[in-house]
Amino acid sequence: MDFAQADALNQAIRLLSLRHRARAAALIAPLGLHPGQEALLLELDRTGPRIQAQLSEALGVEPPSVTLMARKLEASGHIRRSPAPSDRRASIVELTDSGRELAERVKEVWRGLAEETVAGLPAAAAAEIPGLLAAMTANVAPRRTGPGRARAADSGG
Amino acid sequence: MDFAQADALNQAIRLLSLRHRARAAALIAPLGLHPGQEALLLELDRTGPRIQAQLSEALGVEPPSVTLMARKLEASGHIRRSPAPSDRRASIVELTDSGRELAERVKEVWRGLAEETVAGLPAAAAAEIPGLLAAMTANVAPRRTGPGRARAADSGG
DNA sequence: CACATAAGCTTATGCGCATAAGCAATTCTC
DNA sequence: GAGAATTGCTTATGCGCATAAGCTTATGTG
Repeated sequence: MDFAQADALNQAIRLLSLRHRARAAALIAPLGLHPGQEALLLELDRTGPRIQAQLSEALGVEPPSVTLMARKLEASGHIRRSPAPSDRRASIVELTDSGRELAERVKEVWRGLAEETVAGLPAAAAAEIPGLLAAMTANVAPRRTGPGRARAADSGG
Repeated sequence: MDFAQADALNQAIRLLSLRHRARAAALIAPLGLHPGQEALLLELDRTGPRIQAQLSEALGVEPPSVTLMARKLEASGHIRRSPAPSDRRASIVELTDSGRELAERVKEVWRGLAEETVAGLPAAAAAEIPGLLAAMTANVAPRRTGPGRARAADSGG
C-alpha cells in the first residue's frame, strides 16, 4: 500500500469519526444528551443492568469515563446505580423509567442517523459496512491476553 | 432498516473511531504528537502553505481548534505562522524544516497504521473502503448552501 | 465615502475521553 | 487464614474538539 492509499484510508476514518459524532450530537442534543451518553443508554436497553466494568468494555471507553457518564445520567434521572450484592466493589447500573423512555427516543434518532449515513449507497454495500468496520476495529484494538484485564505490553513506552 | 442494523452501523462507527484514534495516538506519541496534530502536518505536507481557514476546512475541525493546534505545533517548532500579505486577517501556516522531517516520520507510521487497519481484509474490500467512508461522511456532513460559509439553519435551537 | 455585513482569527469555557494514582473489596497462593 | 496480586471504582489532571462571543480587517451597498 502506498502512502496516498494509506492516507486516504486514515483520513477517511478520521473525517467520518468527526462528522458522524457531530451529527449524532446534533440529533441527541434535543433529548438533553451529549455524545457518548446515548451509547450507555442503548447498552443498558439492549442487555439490562450492567456493572460499570461491563459498560466500560461494551462501550469501548475506560472506567473513569464510565464513572463520569454514569454520574451525569444518574443526576438527570435516567439511570440508577446500586451496590452489587455479590461484589461490594461493583456498582450495578440500570435504566429508570425515565431512562427507558429516553432510550426509545434515542433508538428512533439512531435509526434515522444510520439511514442518513448510508443514504445513496447500494444496499449490498450498506449491508457489508458494519462487518468491515468491525474487522478494522478488531485490527487496531488493543490486544487482550485472555480473560484478564488489558495490560500495557510494551515496557519501552 | 430495523433498529438492530442501524445500531450495528452506528456502534461500529463509534467503536472504530475510538480505537483507530487511540491506535493513532499510540503510534505518534513517540514523535511528540497528539492526535489531530498529525493531520495538520500531513495537510501542509500535501498542499504546501495554507491559511488557517483552509486548514479548518481540510481537517474538518472548527477554527478555534486550528488556532490551538497551530499554536502548539508552532511552539514545538514544526510550523511557522506569518501574516498573509494580501489579507491581513489571515495567517499563513507552513512547515519548518523540522516539520518537514517530522511529516516524513508521520507518513511512515501513517502507512503502517493503514496496513494494520485493513489487515486480513480482501484487497478488493480494502480498496473500496475509503470511498465508502467518504460517501458516508458526505451524508452526515453539514450542508453548505454554496460557496458561502455554513449557516445555522434552525432558529428554534 | 460611510456604514453594514462578512470573513479570519482569538479567547473563554464546557464536554468526552485518556492516563496516573489511590482506595476498597475480592481472589489467588502458600 | 495471612499476604500478595487483581479487580472495581473514583479523583485529579490534560488534550482534542465544540460553541459563544469578541476583535480586526475586507468587502458589499447606498
